[in-house]
Amino acid sequence: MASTAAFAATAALAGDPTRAAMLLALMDGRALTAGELASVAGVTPQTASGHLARLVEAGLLVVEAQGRHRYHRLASPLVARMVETLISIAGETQAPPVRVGPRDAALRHARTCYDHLAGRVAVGITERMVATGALVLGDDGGELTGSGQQLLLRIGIDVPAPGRGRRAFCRPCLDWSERRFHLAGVVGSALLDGLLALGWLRRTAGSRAVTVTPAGEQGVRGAFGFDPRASAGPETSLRRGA
Amino acid sequence: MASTAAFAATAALAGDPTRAAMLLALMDGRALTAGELASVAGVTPQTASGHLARLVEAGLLVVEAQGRHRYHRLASPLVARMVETLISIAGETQAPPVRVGPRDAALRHARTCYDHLAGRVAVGITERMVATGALVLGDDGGELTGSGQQLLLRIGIDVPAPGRGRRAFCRPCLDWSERRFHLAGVVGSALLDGLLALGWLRRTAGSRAVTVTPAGEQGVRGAFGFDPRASAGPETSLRRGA
DNA sequence: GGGATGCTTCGGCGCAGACCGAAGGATCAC
DNA sequence: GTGATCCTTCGGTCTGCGCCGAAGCATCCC
Repeated sequence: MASTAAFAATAALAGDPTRAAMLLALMDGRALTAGELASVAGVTPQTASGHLARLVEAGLLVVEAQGRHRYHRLASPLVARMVETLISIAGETQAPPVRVGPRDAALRHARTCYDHLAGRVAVGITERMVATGALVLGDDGGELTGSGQQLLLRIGIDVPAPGRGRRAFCRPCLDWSERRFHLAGVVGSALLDGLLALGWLRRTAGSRAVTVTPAGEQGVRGAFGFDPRASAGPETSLRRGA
Repeated sequence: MASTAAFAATAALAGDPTRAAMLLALMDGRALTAGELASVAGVTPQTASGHLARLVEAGLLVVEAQGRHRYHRLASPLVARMVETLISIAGETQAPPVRVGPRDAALRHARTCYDHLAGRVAVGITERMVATGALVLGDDGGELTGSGQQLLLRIGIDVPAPGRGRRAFCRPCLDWSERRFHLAGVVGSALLDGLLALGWLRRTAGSRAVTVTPAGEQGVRGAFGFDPRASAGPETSLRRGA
């Protein structure tokens, strides 16, 4: 085998609770300082420092020094995808360990997932786009149709051409809270950026949660035919995913 | 957060070298007995038993008792996908740790990857299909075109209709040895099954390696315009993927 | 029935590694 | 320069867990 050892080492890195907390904290795509990550993970700076060094050395994170701060972020979308997959599996298999709190409620409603939008709002928009033929989704592959492209262009979101590049253009991403799919890849990323630029969504400080502005409620309803407030509905309960 | 603990626990499960060896051994989709897995991982049966119990309890494996044997296999394609992703990252980031041997050479040439074909032959076929318009691949999403469907039908492989089902229909899977994409999902699975049924490929005992039969060399060349023997060429060297 | 095989549970050993306190650069503000 | 932050390295402690030997069930064969 090429290397069971390398495989195990990589998984083990993500398998420590402290490092796991760090990886999850970086899932919104931002870069955080070593101190912030220490705080997020609930350990002292010197402990965090050791963990971060290992994550960087293994290529899961990249670090950029800026003055006396050292900013860490996920090394690549591939790493984000690994984290996503692990979240899916963990959610899939574990019984709900603790009661969900109000903070979780906000996250379930709308949040960033690395570089795209996740949560009920994201799932709702995605499913409406599929229903109206703006989007074709298999389970792991997808395509933005001509009408979809026009739909986005109409609200001022210009999606770059597919191209043969190495970056995923359009793909579904399993939503850990909804167990249904939302939109990721280049299209998903452009969508999030666009909605933020339009002022329809606003990031919240210190959290991956995203709030829908009043303008956003109206805009999303008009453009996608989906009411973001409707997403306060009952829990979905799809047990077995993909 | 939903559960850092569950996330870390799942990753930690895959992070132990012994369990990692077991997961990798199950990646060809077959079910193996506890004893076989103990042997693969190089531990005593009682040690293996403990590990397997934990993997089953976490939902990564499912077990089926048959007489005095207990057959274990991956619980779902989602788990296989997690393993794939980890393999990609491990290969991506680690410097090649040891010299590759002849056993690796066979694996690099053609092997099964859970339920589909991987290795140079798989990558070659996939890329030829893309070049001839039988297949459209983004980076994470894909589509089998009408001409692709006909191509497969012509050699006797009937791909089930896409459908809206939860199973991935057609998607690229990053090949750990080639760092390029091969075909996975329903189409990839149907392709592997078809080529085995045609007698073009043959599984080897005790390994994920697959050999191309003489009939297979001719058939693949004729059907896909790709010469499996040509894949003994120089190493590819794509450094940074996705 | 008796014996072989496959797997599990129990108990104890030993090591990897996660943690923190203390101390040592590096960079910024003044 | 002095002092304050931010981060790292070093040393030492301690827990968690991976491992095996021994023993106990279950299943199959004869």
